[in-house]
Amino acid sequence: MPELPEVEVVRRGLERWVAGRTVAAVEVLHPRAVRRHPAGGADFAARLTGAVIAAPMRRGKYLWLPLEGRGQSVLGHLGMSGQLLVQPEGAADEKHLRIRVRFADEAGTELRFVDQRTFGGLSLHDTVEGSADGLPDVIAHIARDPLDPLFDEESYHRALRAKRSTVKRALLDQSLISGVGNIYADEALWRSRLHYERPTAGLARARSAELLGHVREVMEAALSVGGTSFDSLYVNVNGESGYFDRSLDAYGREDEPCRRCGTPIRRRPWMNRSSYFCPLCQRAPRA
DNA sequence: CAAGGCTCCTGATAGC
DNA sequence: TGCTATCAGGAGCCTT
Repeated sequence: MPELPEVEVVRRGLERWVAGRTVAAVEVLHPRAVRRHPAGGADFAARLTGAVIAAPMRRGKYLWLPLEGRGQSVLGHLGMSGQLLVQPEGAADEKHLRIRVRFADEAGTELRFVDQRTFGGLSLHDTVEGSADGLPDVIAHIARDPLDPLFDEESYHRALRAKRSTVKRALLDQSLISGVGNIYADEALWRSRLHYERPTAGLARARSAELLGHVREVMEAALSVGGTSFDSLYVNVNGESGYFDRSLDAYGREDEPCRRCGTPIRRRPWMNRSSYFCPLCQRAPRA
């Protein structure tokens, strides 16, 4: 599942292969892929045609392509299985190809949005007034992510402790901190020896800071590994956690020994998904 | 208003 | 072998 590190790898690929190019034509092949574009696929295609793509940006799991001089950006989210691929023109269509963007140059490549489960999509939005990086207005509520130099650590700690919730829910709350999904949440909690149901209100400032540090560490580690493979036309997205899955300590390791203490890792149903944790290192809070 | 639950989707896999 | 049930989960939207 693409979380912040995977999306950043995609952003870098787009920066290299798509920035500066002029859109010649757009094909929307599945309506769900543009469902966040209220005016529909035809409108999306028409408005994008002729635009020049500026430097791709990212916040959390969202990425966007500002359009030069238009006050609008193409917003993208990969959902669970979305891919943005730069493919040679004429290459066979992928089974789940949803949107194709052709360019008005001789580079011989096109941009494709491919998405099996259709949780992701592209859409076109006005940018927030005064935003230097073309932030789309519809994601103004998304918090800065922990790798953003402007991430405000102090207000994050304050907001976290003001929540009447539990720590993993807070990690996944994109209005509090963005870019963290189920995988990296479990990894950061394991590294911090924190149980996913620990109340946020009782979290000491030092523990909150430690957790944030581990979020950053695990994301940077994943990014360094994922960043090795996009040296081609493929804007590396495989919809999985890339090469980092072999480095995971908790996620997906049910019944395998904890790398710290050897206790079998457990999986618990949680919020229509799963939480993986070490029952010894990450003690449950008292009920 | 905040917190938590529901729902969208398709393919891989397990179980019978 | 072939069917059905389960699981993967981000985030908008709805209910409490």
